[in-house]
Amino acid sequence: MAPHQITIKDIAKILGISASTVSRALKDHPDISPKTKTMVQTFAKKVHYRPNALALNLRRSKTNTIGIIIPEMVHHFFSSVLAGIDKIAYDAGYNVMICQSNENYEREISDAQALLDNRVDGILMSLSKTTHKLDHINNLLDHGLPLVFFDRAPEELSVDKVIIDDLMGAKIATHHLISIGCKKILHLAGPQHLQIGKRRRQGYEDALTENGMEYNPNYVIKCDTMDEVYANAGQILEMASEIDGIFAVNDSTAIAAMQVLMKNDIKIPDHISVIGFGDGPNAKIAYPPLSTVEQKGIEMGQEAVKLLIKQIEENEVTTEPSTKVLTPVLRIRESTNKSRLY
Amino acid sequence: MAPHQITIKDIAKILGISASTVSRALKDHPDISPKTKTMVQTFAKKVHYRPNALALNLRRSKTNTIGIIIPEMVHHFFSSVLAGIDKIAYDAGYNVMICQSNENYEREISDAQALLDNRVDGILMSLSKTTHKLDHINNLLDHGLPLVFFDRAPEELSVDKVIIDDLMGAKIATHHLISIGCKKILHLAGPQHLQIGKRRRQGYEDALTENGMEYNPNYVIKCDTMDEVYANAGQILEMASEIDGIFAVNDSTAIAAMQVLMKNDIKIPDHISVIGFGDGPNAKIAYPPLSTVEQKGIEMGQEAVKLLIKQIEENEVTTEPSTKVLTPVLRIRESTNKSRLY
DNA sequence: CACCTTATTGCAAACGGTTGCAATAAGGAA
DNA sequence: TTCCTTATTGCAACCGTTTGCAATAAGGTG
Repeated sequence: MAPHQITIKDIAKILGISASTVSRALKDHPDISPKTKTMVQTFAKKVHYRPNALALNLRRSKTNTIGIIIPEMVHHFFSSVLAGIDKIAYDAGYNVMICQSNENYEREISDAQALLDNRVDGILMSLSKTTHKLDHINNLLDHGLPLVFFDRAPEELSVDKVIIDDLMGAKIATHHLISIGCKKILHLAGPQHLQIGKRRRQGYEDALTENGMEYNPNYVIKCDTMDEVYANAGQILEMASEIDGIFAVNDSTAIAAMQVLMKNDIKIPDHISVIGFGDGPNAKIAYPPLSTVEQKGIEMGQEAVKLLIKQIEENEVTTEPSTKVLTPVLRIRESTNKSRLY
Repeated sequence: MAPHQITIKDIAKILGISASTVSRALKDHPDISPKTKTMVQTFAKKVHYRPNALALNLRRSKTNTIGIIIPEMVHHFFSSVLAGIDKIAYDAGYNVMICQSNENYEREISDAQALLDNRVDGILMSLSKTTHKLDHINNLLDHGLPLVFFDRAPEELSVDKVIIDDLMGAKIATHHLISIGCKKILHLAGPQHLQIGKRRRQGYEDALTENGMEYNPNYVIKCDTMDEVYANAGQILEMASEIDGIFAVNDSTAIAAMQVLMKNDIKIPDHISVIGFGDGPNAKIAYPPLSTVEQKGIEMGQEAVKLLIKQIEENEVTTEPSTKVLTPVLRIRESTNKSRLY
């Protein structure tokens, strides 16, 4: 098996000097004589000496590792966040240790413990959907561990967080539909007991009233997955004749709605304009390509890790926790572009 | 800052006994008297003692961590592989340390070194597209580090690997087109200097000849991105009248082709059936939903990590490196289903 | 020549845990 | 009472590196 990685002690023994001298020589300590230094350094290079990170970590109680707890990896938004984190972290000399909670509260707890046990220098996390208590978070905080939340952050805790402005995003989307002339807009909404569903519906309502249009609860259907669209196809088709725009709580829902409408010979965007809310590259693939509000996953990851690194390196200076709010951007494609498609 | 995690030494001091006794009591060593044991154990529980993983790792030179080097995270296939790895690894008590090479050779080298420095117990990796030398791989091997490749494996090295049978996948796809009656099938091919492009084209050719059909090089167009499809739209449309099937080297190419055809009033699958090769969930989103050959990313991750854990735990028993070949599966949707769409 | 600097090196402790072996004390047998 | 077991505990070394401090030797000064 492993031909035993060479250590400082090995070098010391071979060169007939002490380990401390080797250690100092390797890092150019002024106390060491030039002769010894070059001797040690050239020898170390020759045998490909590499310090044992485990020993270093233990000594300094500093691992140069950032722990990440993420609900899901097979998800365009979250994997984008990971990519954003990774880039900045790598450039700053940190490794990342990633745990996937699988939207499972118990798993999230054990992940947090594992990262704590491994003495990561800080943690980035996004809460799982099933997390209903925050004891494990408070535990991390009690240990003084730097911690930054992204996307799904606990409202009641005063910690650093990076989130997106769902309300603004929904307003932007709805405004866009209005600006191209839509008068009756249907909203396919998410569950109203979740922040995300609530805020996006509220943004829709705000945009209407801001434009002097009436908010009609009958134009809000709870429907946020492709399957749910198929299940509610009848209801949607019934309304199709009276509406001229649809704002869906996410892209897959919007795409499913387009599929249903098109199969029934309703043209998009000619008869009805459709806009989604960005959960990935699906929008570009869709037919017609879907206008949507794009969540900048990469940017979110970058901002979060920057905050974390600041916490880690600016030790003790307990500044007030900051909340960074990212505003999503409108991407106009053919599903709301009445002039360009044909 | 951190209120200093409690250690075995702390417990020993407080309880007035030696650290070794505490250590043994905590792990139910038979030498320790029942009284001492319960005293130590209950006290440890009370103060939430947790062993310092760093110290353990150093002592045992075993980190219970698996290193992963992956070209890209924002990619459905690779993130699926990660998810597969994570599940098995977690159940087996391993953490994962993930590095993203970003398809960059230099970065891949530095990632490999970082994982080596951190003494991970083994490495799972998929080569970056720009990797042209294998010194860093051989370096890992020289250190006796367990190593398993997935998807993109070096052909010339005798190591464990888990790969996909591209040739078989392409054959399956082409066979399917033939089985539903296609007589003239166009192949939108990948670059022929890459394994993946070569094998998929070969599978297409094999399927034709196996069915007594003539292989015509004019029916192979090098074209493997959406943009390339748009650029070659003219050529594709010219051929559209003589062909009745398209096999594309990947899903996005197939989807772009469908878009181009549909805009020119060519019906799918009525006039032309289209099948892709699985790079993700796009196929379901497409209109019409795209038939494709699905690569099982999760399964690949699981198989790879199983091989790796076997290597790690079955120390020294240097069995022959094994290559596991996964066969992708056919997913039939409406783009090749002449009866169901309308 | 004795004494003080200064340059260079090594010793030993520390990070937090594990473990072989010695040490102690208590109990039993003769 | 004396010796031998046996049960229980502690000492010390170790994993690989860093670092405060002491130690040594060489050189300079009076």
